[in-house]
Amino acid sequence: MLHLYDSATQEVRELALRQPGLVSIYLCGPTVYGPPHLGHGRATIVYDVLRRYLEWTGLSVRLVSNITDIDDKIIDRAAREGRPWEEITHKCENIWFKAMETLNVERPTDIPHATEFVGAMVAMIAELVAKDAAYATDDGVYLAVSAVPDYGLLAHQSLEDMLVGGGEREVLGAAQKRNPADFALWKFAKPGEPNWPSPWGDGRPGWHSECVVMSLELLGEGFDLHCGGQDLQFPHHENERAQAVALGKRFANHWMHNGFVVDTEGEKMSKSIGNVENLLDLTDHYDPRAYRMVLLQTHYRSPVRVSQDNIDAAVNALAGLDSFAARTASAALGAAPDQAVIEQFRERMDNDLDSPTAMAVLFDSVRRGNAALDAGDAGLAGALATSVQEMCSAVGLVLKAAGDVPEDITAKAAALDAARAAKDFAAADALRGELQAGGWIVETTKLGTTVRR
RNA sequence: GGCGACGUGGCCGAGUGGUUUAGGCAAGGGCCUGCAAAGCCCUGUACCUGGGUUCGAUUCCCAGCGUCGCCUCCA
Repeated sequence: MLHLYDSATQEVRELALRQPGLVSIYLCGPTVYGPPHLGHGRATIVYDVLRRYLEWTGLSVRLVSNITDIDDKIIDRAAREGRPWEEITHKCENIWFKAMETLNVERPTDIPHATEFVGAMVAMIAELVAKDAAYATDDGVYLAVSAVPDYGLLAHQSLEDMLVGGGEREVLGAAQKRNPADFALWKFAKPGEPNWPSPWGDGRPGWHSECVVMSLELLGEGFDLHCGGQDLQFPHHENERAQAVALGKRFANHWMHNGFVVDTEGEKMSKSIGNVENLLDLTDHYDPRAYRMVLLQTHYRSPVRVSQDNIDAAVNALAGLDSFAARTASAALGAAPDQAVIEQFRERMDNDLDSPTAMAVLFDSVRRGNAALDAGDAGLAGALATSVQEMCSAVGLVLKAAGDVPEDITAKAAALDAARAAKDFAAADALRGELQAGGWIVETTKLGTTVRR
């Protein structure tokens, strides 16, 4: 069974399941107000790998991932561009899922939108107010962190220590808050802003409230795993949890956070810095699998540098895998996987999703498989080829085997073989040049020429 | 000021108290090939600095230097 680092306890421990055979996961999704950046890509790929791996081991996964479609940033952009806010959120959401598809990230099983749960959020806030865990001010309704005895569990800092630091940042709504750490559950609308009714005044929900409501509604109390980027650990996740605790409800049983994408100087890449290369650019210019490969070769909790060198290395590594898939396509048919390989792979993945060493198993199997093929050991080659396919499917990598080749191309390959047989090497080279110019990868073996994209 | 992460061979990036190695990419040599490509084999003696623990540390401890993240709404 999978063992995962738990950000709350700061140790690797078994991912315990509330219900045998079914994993319940909540993943904080995007706020749809702009194009997805590399950090979004990392998070979604990391959790896609997690999800696929769990499913590959035979578990059912319910993965709930929200869309934040109402938020200050959305309102700001709408105002700035003089457009309806819904137009922005719809457009951005479409772009988001298109990017996810390109990255081969499976759709979550549930995709709740914040705006669909406003009523439930108001009800939850009312409950908190009734318990005196929340209170209204001039600009909204706030949660009193004093109502949460272990506030700071995820931040690993006491309330007092937190208040000492971070001097440069503005404390929102400070004037009327009971405690500077109290955060907004509900924000009153200014004229012209989108709003929903509430007993305290028309407005919109605070960011931290959506995820508690949606996770508890869809997954129920004590769900298995809550995930997101490291930057959500505090305050977002802390504050989600605070609301659940204040309500007297059990929240996530295990917390998982992925590391950042850093730029070439080693600094965090995010929207707020402005040095972003967006995700769409990356998938436009390179094989989208390359980003997944870069991430698989890095541990999910380590920072990852996305650079030209890195992407190039991944592209080249993938070429080797594709080549193996192509040359073993027939040998793999019906062959059973090598159990020792699969077990080793699982052992490594089960150890806090140690994909870098799991990839080492993959690459080693490819090398051994190629060697077996060279040695004419079709049995071993087939078993390893199947193993490689298994491992790839577990992490969402799709290898390109031969695929469909148009007739005229096949004819040229045949002509190439004929020319070689006739020792007309000038003609053979010319044919090979033509094929390569058309973007085909040409491999000439003793058994004949194969072409693939 | 507090909390946390990290410094590994040309690059990326795992891991470990000690006999033989992560892995990927790149490089060099070889095999194969008509020549290539693909593939296979071989090669590089890495672990920030200074102490300490130890028979022995890249791995443990301490200090220092350096980098990075979080400390109220960024995946």
